[in-house]
Amino acid sequence: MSPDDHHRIETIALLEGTPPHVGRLLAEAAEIRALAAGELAFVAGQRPQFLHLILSGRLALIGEGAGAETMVEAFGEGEALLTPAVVLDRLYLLSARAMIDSRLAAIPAESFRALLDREPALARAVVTQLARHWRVLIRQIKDLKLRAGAQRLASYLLAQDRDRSGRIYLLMERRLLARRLGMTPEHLSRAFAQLRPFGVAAVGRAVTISDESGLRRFCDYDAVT
Amino acid sequence: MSPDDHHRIETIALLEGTPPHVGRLLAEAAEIRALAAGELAFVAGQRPQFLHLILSGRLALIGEGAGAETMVEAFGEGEALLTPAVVLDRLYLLSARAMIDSRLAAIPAESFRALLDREPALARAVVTQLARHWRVLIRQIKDLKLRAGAQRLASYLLAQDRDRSGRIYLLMERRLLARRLGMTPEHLSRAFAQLRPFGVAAVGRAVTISDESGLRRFCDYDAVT
DNA sequence: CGGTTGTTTGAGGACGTTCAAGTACTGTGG
DNA sequence: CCACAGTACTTGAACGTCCTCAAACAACCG
Repeated sequence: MSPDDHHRIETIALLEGTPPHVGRLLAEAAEIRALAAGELAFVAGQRPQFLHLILSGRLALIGEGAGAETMVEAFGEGEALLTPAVVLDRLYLLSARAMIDSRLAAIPAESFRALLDREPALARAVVTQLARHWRVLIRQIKDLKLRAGAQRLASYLLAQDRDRSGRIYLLMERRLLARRLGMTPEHLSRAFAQLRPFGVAAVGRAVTISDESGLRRFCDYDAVT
Repeated sequence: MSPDDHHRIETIALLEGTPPHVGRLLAEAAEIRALAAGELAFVAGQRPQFLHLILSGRLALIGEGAGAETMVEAFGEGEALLTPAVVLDRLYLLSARAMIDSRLAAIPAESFRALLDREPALARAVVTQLARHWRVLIRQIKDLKLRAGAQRLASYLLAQDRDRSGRIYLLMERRLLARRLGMTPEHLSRAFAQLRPFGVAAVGRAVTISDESGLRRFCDYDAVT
């Protein structure tokens, strides 16, 4: 492993607040996996062999069932993939697929669990990370149950980061975004059309919103993070 | 507080594996709240003042938005309510309503967070609890995105506990179950009708399944917990 | 027993999917 | 640089699922 990778693992967001030797131990136990876009890091039903940390790139968590496939959430640099399955030593409920070329640090599951028991600061850091992700999932469940498709799209757009000029760059192709939002690509296309009256203009992956407060009202946006 | 309540807090499932003094400290900091059926423990948008542990009874987590209301999940004796909001000190995303008369132990949020930083075993126990709940939410998201209403009902029924004779007792009225499953009460009624060919017979809150393997196939049941 | 609340059934409509075709991208080799 | 293939996105029509509204029915509680 390169010193650069070593450093990236030690300073990963998950470990914020932990003493330096925790990162060092994890980095020593880790091996690096490079994934090309489209490759799987693991698949649902497997027993977790590693805790995967994303060093660079972006991965989608994919759920399968009833003959279809959906995307639950996407994670980028600095995030850990499916800590719960690793912590509990249970079968994965989801698969992970690289959306773009990515590099992962794979920490043997057993080592991670052992360290979790031994290092209070690590356990504390994992609590924070799980709590954050928990709230992301809750928001998604609320969206799916309470909002119609176009409202979910509006909600999603309003939550995205903007550049200086207020433009949003979509982090994934629309086919995948559709599945993240719980609809078909066809319906997503129509949902974008529904948002045009609020000044939502999409050119490729760039999206602009001119009537933001109108859009907020349209989807009953909840800004709480 | 009664010695009985004290004991119940100390032996609550969340604290499994923690040394005795953790339970004692939490019990000393806690106050008891009795809720009548229908009363709210807290509401979405509030800043968490307490971590609530359910000593007895059952509470539903309610999400509001877009002019409607839904039930995300229900929790019973021994469970903690919305640990993530308390841990992160963020506004609640959900409200909690007592489904039946219930008793809660309310631990001041600040005390809980302090203890979480100080007691490694508590942090470790919270990791386990959050990880378990995380997987419950993932299953729900997969259900909502991948399965139709009747399939979600089938899936839900197959996951419920049975008594010796294989009967299921629904833990809530159907109106609420409908919202848990992401549908209207009317649709739930029709979903039960759709499951009759698989021998799903409902009498009041008792449900029997005669063709379990057929039902499993119908909803592509995933038994992984 | 009547009032209240919860559940079922029916009819009509809105939302979302499927299937199919057409249109824009994107990258490759000539 | 263009032609081309392959892929993604859009649009349209038909269908299915699910919701709304309304009414009948059942269960529960004073």
